[in-house]
Amino acid sequence: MTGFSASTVSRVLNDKGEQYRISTRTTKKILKAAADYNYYPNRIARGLRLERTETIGFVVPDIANPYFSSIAKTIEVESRKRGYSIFLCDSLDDISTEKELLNLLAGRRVDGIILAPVGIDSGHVTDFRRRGIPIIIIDRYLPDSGIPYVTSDNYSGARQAVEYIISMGHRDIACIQGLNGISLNSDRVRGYMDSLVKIGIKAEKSLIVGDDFGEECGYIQARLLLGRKTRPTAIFALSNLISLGVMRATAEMGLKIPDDISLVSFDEQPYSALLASPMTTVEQSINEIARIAVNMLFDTIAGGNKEGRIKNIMLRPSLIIRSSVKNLLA
Amino acid sequence: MTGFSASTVSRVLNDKGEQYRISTRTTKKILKAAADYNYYPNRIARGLRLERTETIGFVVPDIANPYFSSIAKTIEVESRKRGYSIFLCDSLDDISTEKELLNLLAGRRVDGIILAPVGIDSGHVTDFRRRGIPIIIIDRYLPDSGIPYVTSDNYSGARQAVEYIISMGHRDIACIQGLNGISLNSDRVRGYMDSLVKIGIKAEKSLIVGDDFGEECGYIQARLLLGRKTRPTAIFALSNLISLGVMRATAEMGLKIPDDISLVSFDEQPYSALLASPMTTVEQSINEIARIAVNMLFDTIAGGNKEGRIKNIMLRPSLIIRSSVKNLLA
DNA sequence: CTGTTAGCGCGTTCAT
DNA sequence: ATGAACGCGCTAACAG
Repeated sequence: MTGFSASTVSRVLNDKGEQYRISTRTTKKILKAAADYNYYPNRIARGLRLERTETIGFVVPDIANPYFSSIAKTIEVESRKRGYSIFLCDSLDDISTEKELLNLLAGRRVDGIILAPVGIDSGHVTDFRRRGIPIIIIDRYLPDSGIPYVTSDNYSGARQAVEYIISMGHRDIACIQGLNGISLNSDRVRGYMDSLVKIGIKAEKSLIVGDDFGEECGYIQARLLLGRKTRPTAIFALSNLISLGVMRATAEMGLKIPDDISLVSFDEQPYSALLASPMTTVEQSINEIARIAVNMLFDTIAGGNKEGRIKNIMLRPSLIIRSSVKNLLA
Repeated sequence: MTGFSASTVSRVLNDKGEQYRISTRTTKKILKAAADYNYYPNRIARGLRLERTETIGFVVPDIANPYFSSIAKTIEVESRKRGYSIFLCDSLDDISTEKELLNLLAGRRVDGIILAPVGIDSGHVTDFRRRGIPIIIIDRYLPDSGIPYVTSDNYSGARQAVEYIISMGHRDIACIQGLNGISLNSDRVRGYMDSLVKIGIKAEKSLIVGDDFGEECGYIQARLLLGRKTRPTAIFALSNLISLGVMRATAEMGLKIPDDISLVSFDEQPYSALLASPMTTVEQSINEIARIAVNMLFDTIAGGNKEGRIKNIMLRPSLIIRSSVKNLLA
């Protein structure tokens, strides 16, 4: 439209006018025409030519979980600042779907992937990594996979929670856990047990129950625990959904928190402070985790993070103390 | 690798072997090689050639809001069934960001867009539509824009809620609203007022307060309402966040729901049933909204929905009755 | 300071 | 039943 060649237009629109010493008059003409005709370059053609699409894949087990959607927001905003768009992929907590999604993203030639992996088995992820697409793992980590990760220090979070419960005079503390075997869960359980050992109590096996991070698990296990002859005085719930289940169970059984049973939960939520008994929670710095993961990914994409310079990061969570734990010493 | 030309491989991999009468032996060889070498076609090159990328854009004001992340999940899953991936875009509730995102998506040559628009002004959306990229609007609608939408029937939802409150004997019912001027809000307020008119009460202006869907708005307005000499007996909150704010205010003031004040809220949440006083809510069929929107979009992409065949859809929400409204007639 | 050429990987048309 | 040639829109290399 301007009479100039595509090359010249391309150079101007990519801010290389100066480098190629395009005349100011030409530059202005081209920029004006681009604005007038509302021209936006075809990113598909660009991606093909550059072998760089300026897109990243974000794979999560469940985007409807507020925990992951908060992370999604940070990742999207941070990525866009750099001109990147993100493909949202929900693995439905299913490992074969996750595998399929990784292949799909490879076919779409994403420049990198942020993955919150589903399970324990990481074979397909390490396999996948050989294709050369940078991956950063968040939330959980895959031991010995050599893939860089950013997570919370779940061990520390658990210790803070349980040591606080102990400091309030509790000794019979139950732990309702999630999916056994994954790093996130075992780190939390280890923190729970070590806190007890520290004051000379051996963690009783019968007090560690549950096998799923969902609400139903919390409900069922709470009913069982509270139905025992000698019931624990406190419950440590390893996820936001588990504690919802616990609260439903206690309400149904006519028990009050913290009068009849104390409760501390992993994962701060918008409603945590607003419950009948404002809940003491372990808050993870999810925005920080997301931000760091994105930065690590872009470093790797830029080539600044070659093989061998793997950096793993664990962020310390903090305990938000409210009034869901009864003080037995008072 | 197989010795066959790219053309033949392409035909086999796109299931056109039969059409081109490729021999069974060749087909098998190619499929085997593709599997062995873990070959996935370059979707970028494909998109360039076909002028169809099999991607759609999903633009929301805030992906961290569980309401939108639930919708995102359905859209992602439904799209993937058809081989499509979605670009997640967060407009940060900012209209100029929304505008910029639409241009970005156009540059990425998405085949269609699902948009939960930020505000009242829809000029940029109608402008954008002239580029020929199909758009479906959800959550809110843009009156007179001629763009097809799928939303809840907010008027009906409000009537159900308020008529229920009335049926429990309440007459002094306050309404804490969100962003004034958008269809979603005004429809709900209209439903509230009409319900009162129906029983011969003129809606009092002083009982309709608030200007934002956030938690802070609910908190402030609740404190003001409950601090009045003659306080209302019930509050109708027009969003999940507003009702969180109301609950925080009542807790701080030492008031009990429903004994001291009754409450009904828009938007069912996972915790709604688990609050100290399980909350009566208006539940929108968000999964259904998302599913219908996706289907409409794919119809349009497939060309089955030419100009003029615009179809707007409103889904009736349902009232989930729990125990946050006191029965004054008992 | 600007234009011409070539090629990214694919699917399609034409040719055989 | 299969291959060769072409072009989608872009940018980097080369040419002047």
